[in-house]
Amino acid sequence: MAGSDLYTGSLELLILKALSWGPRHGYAVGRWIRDTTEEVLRIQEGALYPALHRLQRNGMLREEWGVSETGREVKNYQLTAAGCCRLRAETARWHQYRTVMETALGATGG
Amino acid sequence: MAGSDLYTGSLELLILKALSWGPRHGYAVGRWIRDTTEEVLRIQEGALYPALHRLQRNGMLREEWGVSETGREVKNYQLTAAGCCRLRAETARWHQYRTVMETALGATGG
DNA sequence: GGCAATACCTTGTTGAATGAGGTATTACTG
DNA sequence: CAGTAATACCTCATTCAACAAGGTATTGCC
Repeated sequence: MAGSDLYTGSLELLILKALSWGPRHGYAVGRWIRDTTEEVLRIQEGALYPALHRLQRNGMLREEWGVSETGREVKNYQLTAAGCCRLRAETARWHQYRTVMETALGATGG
Repeated sequence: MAGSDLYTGSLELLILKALSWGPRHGYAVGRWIRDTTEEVLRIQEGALYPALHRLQRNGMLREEWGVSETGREVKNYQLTAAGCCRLRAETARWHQYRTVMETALGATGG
């Protein structure tokens, strides 16, 4: 592991969350994650783009070409209804996971 | 995913933590995780034993045969100095990860 | 002109976890 | 006493997310 590695399975949640305020293009999703985590999580492009394609293939995202603020052609991703649903489910899963991990790490024997 | 799936990479931390109060045998490690997480995390034996062997191979654990309370021969695992160190590091990593995830999930746009 | 940042992509490889199989012993229950 | 569950260990094949490292092209800056 290389220090800032992901816990495998948590990237999907981050991507869905990044898109929860409206469409964003892939690169911006990566930037959002990097920025909101203050550089702690830097998503490799080799993880980011395949994940986006996967989510789209599974009907969680819809893609449409658009133009960025800088005038460049970009592929914008948008949550579908199923994507919203998945975001809620994954968020709940994270919270539950976090809770039991805290319990385990806070345990004093047993 | 099957509901109680692990975020890949977090099992190691759970195992190290399970052994932080003294030697335990493999099966007991799995039981401890299942119990302290109230059945939320049920570690597959196909994940548990290879993980123990891996940790041992990397010098995090020392193994020695012993006898359980029930009189059965068991393989007890014990943290090495390096294992204690790793436990601290992995715990810190988890806390940092948790913090940035909470920040991201609690973000209100951006 | 050159370099960084933006914006997209693919391919090969790794390796943790899943799923399913196996052995053997101990303890309970009808 | 047969059958089953729990204990306690193991391995193997498979999967698939992430890593690492490569690529293209455009925009903006010094």
